[in-house]
Amino acid sequence: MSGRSGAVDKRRLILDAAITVFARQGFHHCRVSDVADQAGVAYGLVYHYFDSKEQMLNELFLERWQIMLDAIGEIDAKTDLTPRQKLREVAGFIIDSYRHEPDLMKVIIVEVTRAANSFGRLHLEKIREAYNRIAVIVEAARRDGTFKQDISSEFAAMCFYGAIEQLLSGWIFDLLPATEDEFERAKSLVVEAICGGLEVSPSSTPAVSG
Amino acid sequence: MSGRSGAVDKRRLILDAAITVFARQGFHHCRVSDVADQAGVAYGLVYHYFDSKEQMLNELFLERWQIMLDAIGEIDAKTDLTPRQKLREVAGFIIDSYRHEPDLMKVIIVEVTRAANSFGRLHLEKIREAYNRIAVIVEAARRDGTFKQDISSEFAAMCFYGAIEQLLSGWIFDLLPATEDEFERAKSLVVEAICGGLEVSPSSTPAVSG
DNA sequence: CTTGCGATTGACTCGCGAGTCAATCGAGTC
DNA sequence: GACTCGATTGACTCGCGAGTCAATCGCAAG
Repeated sequence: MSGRSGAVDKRRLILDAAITVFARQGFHHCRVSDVADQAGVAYGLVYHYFDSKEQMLNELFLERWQIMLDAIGEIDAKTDLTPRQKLREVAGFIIDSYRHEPDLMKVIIVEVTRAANSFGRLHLEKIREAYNRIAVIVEAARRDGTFKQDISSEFAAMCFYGAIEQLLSGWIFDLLPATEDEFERAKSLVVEAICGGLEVSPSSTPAVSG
Repeated sequence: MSGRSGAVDKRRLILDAAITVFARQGFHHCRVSDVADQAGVAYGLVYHYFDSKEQMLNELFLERWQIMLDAIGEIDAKTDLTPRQKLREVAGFIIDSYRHEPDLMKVIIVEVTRAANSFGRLHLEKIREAYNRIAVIVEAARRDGTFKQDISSEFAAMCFYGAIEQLLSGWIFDLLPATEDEFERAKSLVVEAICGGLEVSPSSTPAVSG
C-alpha cells in the first residue's frame, strides 16, 4: 500500500484536494489537472491511485455516506429516545457534518445526491437507504401513535430529509445566513417545523410571546 | 420572426426536443446533435435559433420559473385564503406542474434548481425569489399568530419548498410511487406535514384509529 | 555498488462535441 | 423567369481535457 509511516499518504492528499476543487469549481467544471495542482502532485499520480475522475467522486461519496447511514442506524438503536429525539439527532448529525466538512458535504449534495441523473444514478440505492432508515424511525412513531397515521413513513422521511437538504443548500449558496448560531438553532427548529408543524398548536412548544 | 402561420415553429420544436433529451440523458451527457435529431432538424439550425446549448436550458428554465413566480404571487394575492390554504395552492401548483410536464420539471429541478453550482448560479436570484414569495405567505401567518414565532419565515419557506422538491425528486427517480392518486394526495399531505406537523396533536386533523 | 520495484513525473495522444460557415433551398415579389 | 433573403443543411474546425505511457526517482535489500 501507500502507507509508509512518515511519508505523506498521497492518496488521501489527492482525495482531499479533490474535495476542495470539486467544491470550488464543481465536478464538471474542473480538470483533473486542477486536482493534481491543488494536491501539489504530478498529473499522472492521480491516475496511479484512481482509475478515473469519477472514481474519486464515488469514493468521496461512498465513504461519507456510509458514515451517515451508520450514524442513523446507531441513533435509531438508542431505545431510550423518542422518535422525535431520534430525528433531532439525525438532523444534528447531518448539520454537524456540514459544519465540520462543508466542502465535502457540498460536493456530496450538489454533485451526487441532487444530481441523481448523472452520478446519483449509480448511488440511488445508497441514497434510498438513507431515506429508508429515516422512514424506519418515523414508522415506529406511527405505530406507537405519536405520529399521524395518514402520512406514510416514506412520505414523511422524504419531507424531513428534503427540508434538511434544502437548509444545507441555503447555507451553501448563501441564501440563508450560515453562522455557528444558525446551525445550532436549525437543528432543533427543523425538527420542530417538521414534527410539530409550522402552525401554533396547544400541544407543542408554545410560541414565544412578543 | 419564425411565426409564419401554417409553418411549424421550428424554434419551439427545438426547445421541446431539448426538454425531452435533457430529461432523458441529462444536460451534460447529451450532445447538441441529440437535440437536433430529436427535433428532426439539421444540426446547424439549432445554432440559427440559439447561441449555445446553455441558452436553451436558460430559456426553458426562465420561461417556466417565471410562470411559477407569477402563480405564487397570484395565490398570495387571494385575500380570502388562509396562509395554510395558500401554501396548499402553492404545493398544488408545483405538483400539477410536474404532473403535466414531468420532463420539463425534471430538467428544471435536476439541471438548474439543484445544480446551483453550474447553471443554478446564474439563476440564483430567480430561485431565491421563489423562496421569498413563499416566505411572504409564511410571514403573514406569523404576524396573525397562526404560525410559530420562533421559526423565521425564511427558514420555514426553505423547509416547505425543500419538502416539495424532495417529493418531486422521489417521483422522478422512482423512489416514491408516481401515480395520479399519489400526486393528488401529496398536495394535501405535504401541507399537513409541514404546517400541522408529523406529530398527532389535538388541534389538527385527528389520526385515523385502527 | 547494483539491482528491483513501487512511487512519481509530465509530455503526449486522441476522441469528443460545441460551435462555424459556405452552400443550398424555397417562398414571396416584381 | 430572375432576384432576394431568411430558413435550413451538414461537413468541417478546433480546443479542451481525460486518460496513457515511457522515463526517472529513490528507497531498501543483497
